[in-house]
Amino acid sequence: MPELPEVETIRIGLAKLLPGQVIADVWHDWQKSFPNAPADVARFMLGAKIESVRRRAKVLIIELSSGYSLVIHLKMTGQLIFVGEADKKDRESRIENPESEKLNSQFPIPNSSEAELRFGGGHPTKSLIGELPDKSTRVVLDFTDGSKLFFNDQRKFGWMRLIPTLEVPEIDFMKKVGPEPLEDDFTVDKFITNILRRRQSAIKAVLLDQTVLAGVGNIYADESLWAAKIHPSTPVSKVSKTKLVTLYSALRDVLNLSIEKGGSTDKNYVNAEGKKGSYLTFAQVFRKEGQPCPRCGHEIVKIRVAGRGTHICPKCQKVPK
DNA sequence: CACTTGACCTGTCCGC
DNA sequence: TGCGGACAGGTCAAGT
Repeated sequence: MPELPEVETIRIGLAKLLPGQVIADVWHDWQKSFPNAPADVARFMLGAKIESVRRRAKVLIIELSSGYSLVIHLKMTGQLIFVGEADKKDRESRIENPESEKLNSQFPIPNSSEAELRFGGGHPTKSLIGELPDKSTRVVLDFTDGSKLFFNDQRKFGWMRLIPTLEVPEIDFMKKVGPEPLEDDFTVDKFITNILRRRQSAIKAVLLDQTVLAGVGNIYADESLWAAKIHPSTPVSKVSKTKLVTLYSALRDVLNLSIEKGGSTDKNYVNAEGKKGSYLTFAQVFRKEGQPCPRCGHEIVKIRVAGRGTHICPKCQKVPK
């Protein structure tokens, strides 16, 4: 369930690793990837150099020197994992050294770049180490220096497409998606104007609408609504201006905090919680049902809003009358 | 047009 | 122990 902060964390990791890499081979076994263009894969990917890694909303854009870009949506369970030459040697030496392998099996510690790239990706309940490719691997890019980029996606909701770079802004998703909530020009006035386009909807449904603003998913909708003390079912028209201003700040704070954590706690995450997932360690309400509200101590409950599992403190977030 | 619900997937967890 | 079914959630298509 990568949302904006997770995708941004992955982008930061990939932006350090990929530019300059030259694609030597491409493997994929999944018709949703490159659905119409096996010939284009060869023509516009093989030998192409990676120029940059960008993000728009929850979409990653890997720009190639061929004039094409790989456009990737991880949806819920997608992962992008870079394995460099150094990583492979490190693993080989571990296998040759029984003592270190024993250590490894008790407490798997991937190298930091891999851990960072895993952050926010799917498989939140699984161990984060394993041989690649595995059965969820959909695409593998081989680079000329021997390193590889794996695109894994357990549930096949995600996609990776090869699109001419100049046409990327023209695809349906890019044309419809709303403003980036962390951009400087995303003012509180713009936020409120966009939100009010859907007066009758539940406020949570509006936050999740990618055409209203980009990048917010279930986790950060719940977290920001809790922070602003707004019940997620409240129709937009019944949320006061004051609360909307608070929500604007809360949303940006929560997104920024999460990006900050994503960039700094990756090793800790894998060490301590390889089987739990990290982006929840600093959540206040998301998946905390049954636990006390960090603000008032009342029990957090899980309800259903806009067809989504929704976590609230019923004392802090009153049902609208 | 505004808004809600279901489909796409597969792995996991819960109850019987 | 196995089995069925509910559930997880981002986005789009189809529904009301």
